Amino acid sequence: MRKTILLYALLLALLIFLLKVLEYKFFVRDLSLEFYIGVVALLFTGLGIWVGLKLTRKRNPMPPPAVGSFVPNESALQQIGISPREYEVLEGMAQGFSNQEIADKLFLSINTVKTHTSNLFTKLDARRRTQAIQKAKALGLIP
Amino acid sequence: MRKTILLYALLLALLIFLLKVLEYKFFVRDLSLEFYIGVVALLFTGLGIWVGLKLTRKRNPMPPPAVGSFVPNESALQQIGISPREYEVLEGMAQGFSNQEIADKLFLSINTVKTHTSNLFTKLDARRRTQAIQKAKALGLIP
DNA sequence: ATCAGAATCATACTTTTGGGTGAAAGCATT
DNA sequence: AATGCTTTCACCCAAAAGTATGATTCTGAT
Repeated sequence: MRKTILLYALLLALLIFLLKVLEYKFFVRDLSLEFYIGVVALLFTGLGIWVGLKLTRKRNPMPPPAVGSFVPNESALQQIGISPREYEVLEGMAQGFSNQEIADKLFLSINTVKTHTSNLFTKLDARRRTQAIQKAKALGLIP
Repeated sequence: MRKTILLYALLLALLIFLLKVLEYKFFVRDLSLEFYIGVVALLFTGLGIWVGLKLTRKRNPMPPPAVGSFVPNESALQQIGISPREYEVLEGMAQGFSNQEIADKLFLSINTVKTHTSNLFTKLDARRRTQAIQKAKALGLIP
């Protein structure tokens, strides 16, 4: 979060700096207003989308299993108390990804993924990821 | 979220204010450009966030799969060249056992199990046991 | 306003896995 | 007997996984 804001501030500063430089170097002031507004609008729309995504954690999920979608057993999920984010990690695990790969996919640090996996192991009463996968399958949590 | 946006606004205001101060110290220029940039940036950041949220709000699970009894795909097994012993190790892996546990079950040393797993990874083109399990399942080698 | 839960990340440490190499013994088949 | 395949085991090293603990931030509910 702090990082995000810092990055935002940095980008903003950079943008304004660039505009300033352009302004001083080429005197493009006359035809500039609409141009500036356009550029700034575009940039900040993109930035806003990025920030929105970052903030609301609605990231792109794992690559889907090739055939036939699957309906997880919601009641079992809730009974065990597996959170949405944990479930995403579980999916990655079951698809054979390493913690690092899952972290990359979900835009997390590997430490966070480890935390999620640890919690999953506790909730699923497993000691290894393979065991967790096996149990999750048995419970109809994953395909 | 609210705090974040407020912070953005604050940072933006601060930045522009600083720019203004700097500007006044050297050249006295037209004020409107930065003002416009600020306004447009804010507006479009908000817009971007809104769009981002709009775009990521979607949920659409689909129909359930079918389940059947399992018969290992012998032809695939032979094609890949998985030996009987390797298959036993694969089964143990898929059931969530550690190498040590598999070794105990099959009365082997852990080293032997490791050799088998290594060979399995090569044959299944996998880097992790979870991946091997996933691939073996996809090939109909295991349930 | 407080409080519980998610979710995020870190650091330090231990255990398990995985990769590479080598090698011995048993077995079928040629 | 020589060949090839399987099975067995060892050792070393590196990478990944797992454990424990603590902390921060944000959200939703009370």
